Amino acid sequence: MGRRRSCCSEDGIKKGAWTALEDKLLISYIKTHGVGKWGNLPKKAGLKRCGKSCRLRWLNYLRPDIKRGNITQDEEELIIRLHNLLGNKWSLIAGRIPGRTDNEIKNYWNTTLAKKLKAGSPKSSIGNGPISQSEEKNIVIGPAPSQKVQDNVIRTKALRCTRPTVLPLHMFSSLDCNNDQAMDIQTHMGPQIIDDALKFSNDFMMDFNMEEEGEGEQVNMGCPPNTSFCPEIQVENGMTGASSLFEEAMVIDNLVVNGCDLQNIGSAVGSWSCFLDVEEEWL
DNA sequence: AATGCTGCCAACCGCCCCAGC
DNA sequence: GGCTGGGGCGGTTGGCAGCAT
Repeated sequence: MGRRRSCCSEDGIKKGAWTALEDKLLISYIKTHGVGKWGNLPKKAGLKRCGKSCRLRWLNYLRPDIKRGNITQDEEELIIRLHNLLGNKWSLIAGRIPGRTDNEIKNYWNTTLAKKLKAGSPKSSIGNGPISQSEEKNIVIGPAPSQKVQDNVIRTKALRCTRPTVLPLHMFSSLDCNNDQAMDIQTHMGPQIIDDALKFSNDFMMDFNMEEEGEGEQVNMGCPPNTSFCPEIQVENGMTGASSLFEEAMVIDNLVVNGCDLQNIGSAVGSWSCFLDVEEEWL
């Protein structure tokens, strides 16, 4: 059985660079009818293109909110950090950078940043350092402004992130916790929680393996507003489900993670829950 | 001026996911 | 549960512009 024929391989379907007239037809149609139904769009719009091609042209080039021009230094740093965090999830990265498309970021990475980082530019260490204030402004907890506020802005397929992963024992060292504290967790919560943590963490690593070593990245999400703790947590990407494990962990007293006192962690659950439970899709 | 090389980027391709049936 | 089609994504390609020789 051969491969399914591409929709763009049909007879009479034009390929290659778009003409000004085609652009005009596409814009005109979308202005009138809105986006979506890409399969029928070419016929209705009078275009000899496949729907996918129309969609791509619109998303990557014709949308009015696309920012043209060079990638700024801030954007570049943000791309590098997001790439450290997400890997080649260009659409997700693009979702955090208003006005830039996944294609543009992907191209920029492949042609410019990958070489820069390979050449050992100082920027290559960005992923290891603390998040700057300007970056914190850009890495938004919750739906990106462009996704939530403006309907006409690109909506990438954001993955829901409802369950931070509690690290298993062998990973607590990466959180600057000593083993005594880890053992305290086991004492407080029983061995089952550790098993669960291991399982979740392993699943997480399977799903989100960005590093060669398979250790994933710690995600410094910063402090939720109005909370008194600031743990580095691992965020499970693309999974739905209860945050029960995380909430159970919240009962631990006097656990210090990365120098942050979690004594008041219970009071913070409410604040965390604002994004643990929210049904909005966000990174 | 002609030619070759390099980098950029728009567009294509193939695969995957998911909703609808 | 299986099938199908639409939509979305990441990887790759090919054309073009700019630069060097």
